[in-house]
Amino acid sequence: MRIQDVAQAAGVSVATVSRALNEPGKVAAETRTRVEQAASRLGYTPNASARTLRTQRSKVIGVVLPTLLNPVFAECFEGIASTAAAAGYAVQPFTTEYQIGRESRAVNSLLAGNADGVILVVSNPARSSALQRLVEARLPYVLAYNRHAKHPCVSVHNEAAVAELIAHLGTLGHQRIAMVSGQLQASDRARQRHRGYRQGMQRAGLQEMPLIEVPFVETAVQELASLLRRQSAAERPTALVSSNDLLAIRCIRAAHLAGLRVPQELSVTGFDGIALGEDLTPMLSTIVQPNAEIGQRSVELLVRSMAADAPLSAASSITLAHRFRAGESCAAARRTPSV
Amino acid sequence: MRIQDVAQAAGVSVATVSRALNEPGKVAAETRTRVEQAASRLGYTPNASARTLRTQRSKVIGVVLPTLLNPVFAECFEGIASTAAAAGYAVQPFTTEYQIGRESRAVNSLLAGNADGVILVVSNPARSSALQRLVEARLPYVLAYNRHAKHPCVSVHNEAAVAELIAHLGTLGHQRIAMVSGQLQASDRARQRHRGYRQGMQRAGLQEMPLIEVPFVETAVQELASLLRRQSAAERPTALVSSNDLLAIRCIRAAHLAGLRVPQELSVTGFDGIALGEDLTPMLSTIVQPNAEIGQRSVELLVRSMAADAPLSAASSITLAHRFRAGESCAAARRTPSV
DNA sequence: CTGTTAGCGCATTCAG
DNA sequence: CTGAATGCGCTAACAG
Repeated sequence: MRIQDVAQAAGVSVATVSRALNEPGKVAAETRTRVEQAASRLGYTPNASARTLRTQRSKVIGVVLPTLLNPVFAECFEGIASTAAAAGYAVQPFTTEYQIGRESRAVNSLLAGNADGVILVVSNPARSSALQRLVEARLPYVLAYNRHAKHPCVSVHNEAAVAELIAHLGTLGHQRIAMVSGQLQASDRARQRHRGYRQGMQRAGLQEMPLIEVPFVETAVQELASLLRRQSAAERPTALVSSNDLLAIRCIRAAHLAGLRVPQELSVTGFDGIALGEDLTPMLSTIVQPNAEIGQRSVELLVRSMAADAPLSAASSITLAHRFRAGESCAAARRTPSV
Repeated sequence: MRIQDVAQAAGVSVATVSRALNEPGKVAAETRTRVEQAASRLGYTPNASARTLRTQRSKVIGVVLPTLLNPVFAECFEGIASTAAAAGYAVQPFTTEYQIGRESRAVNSLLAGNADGVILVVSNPARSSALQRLVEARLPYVLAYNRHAKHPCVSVHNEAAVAELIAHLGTLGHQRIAMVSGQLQASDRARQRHRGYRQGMQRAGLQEMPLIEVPFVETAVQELASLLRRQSAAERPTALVSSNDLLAIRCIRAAHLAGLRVPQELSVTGFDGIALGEDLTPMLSTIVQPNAEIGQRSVELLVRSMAADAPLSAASSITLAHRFRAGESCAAARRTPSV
């Protein structure tokens, strides 16, 4: 089913069909109707590749993100996909599983002319060679969740968010507050959030505790549980500040396995605000980021830049508001431990 | 960066470049090296649209599914994406949010020549007009999770799984077992699982309880909680069999809000086996389906059929094994209630 | 307002 | 083993 068939059926030229379908205003009403009817009767759908080849615009936005198994990114992706669809763009996702090599491969595919623009979540904007290639190719892009002075980013203020959270925990009487995180190396968010922890602890006049870095999610629960079991009540943290919600959920499980009640004996907080957290018992106490909106705003930025044919600069970066959801996994410290 | 530039740089014709890159065996070793070096030096990536237009194969697999916010589908999608990538295919997802209209729109986009094949999860295979159009267009496809005698499907045996579960609950002493489900109309899985419930209850000689149909996930928790609160201990179910894991999690929350302990006072089971369920407290008791494998097998089927250029029939359908994960949200009934 | 035509970048005959 | 030439389906000049 080609444009030619429609032209023949409607008794016009291919150019007229193309115009009738793409710029209806430029065609006589009667002709247009004839074309439209012929097209719909034949079930004609314009060939995307031919159109892309001709116009040099694919109407596709590439998306590079760590994984869709983490609801944070799934939520963001839905925001991207629906906003993109509304603007007439399809979306093509690539997951990196936090591996640098896969970032590059994804960008390669996207550079094959498949995408008009790219939204990406990378491990380290400062060092991503994939990002570098994107810049060199002058393909419009926006970073989501990442935060970097030289790139257009849509994110929240991670440091501030965690620092505020620490202050809040302080007012709840917590003094032994430990941070739990995935590999710092794999994520600039994790590093920023950890900086927020240090900052918050310092400001609250509390002594920093060693970072609990959990390398693999698969073994996280066991590791955390045995750590909690090993520690005496006096040395154990009274609050665990987790770098993300999925990890916070595992902290809660670990506490349970170690015989600690949450939040009575151990407070646990998350970061991300995944929807599921609200349906858990205890409801997750967490810093909520507007995940769908991060996706939406990224697309808006990208679409605007593609329309204006002007590259985005770091000046376009957007910092969205975060908020703390009290939840139920976090409570006042039971007694003031000696320092 | 076109093939022409590479040809010039390597001092050969475009045809030779094309061959050197796509059919290395058909080119002299020395020539090939020269081409490869020129290509990599210039950072050449073949234009996907041009190639697609020429070969009539996009190397893209379309994926139509309800939502990526439900980890079931996210897990399946990851299975699809990684298997597809290994076979040299990219993947293009469309979410329908369980709306028929969006199924059609997705298929339309895919029919625009963008996809060599499609994997889809539809509401109702028997009535999906989108599916119908796919068949008419002779575009290879596989249904995932759906189950229908006339289409190639990759799924588990939903009826049997729930029936077995009911039998198990029976041996645990449960008699008042109710099923909780999303809208039956929106999903054939839900209907099949409900049939399994009826079958299981009948076989166990238990009296069926009215289906608790929860139309909107947003209000599910409140609805379920008030239902549980309204019922006396004698009329309340002792076990809630949920049609999917996300709903089971909400049932647990609702029980908590209604002051019922899970599993002591109310057993709750799910269906899907999302990874997260294992990290919850109580760990979700659920029927595990191999979500990633459902995706993987769907791709394998599709790829094989595309290679053979032979359409898939219902005879290719695959039923994968499910299993029950005991978890912690399900326990023996406390006392035998009078019937 | 409509038709003719060129060419987007590539893979693939067909010659040599 | 390599090169020249064709056309995939479409849109955008340009002409009428």
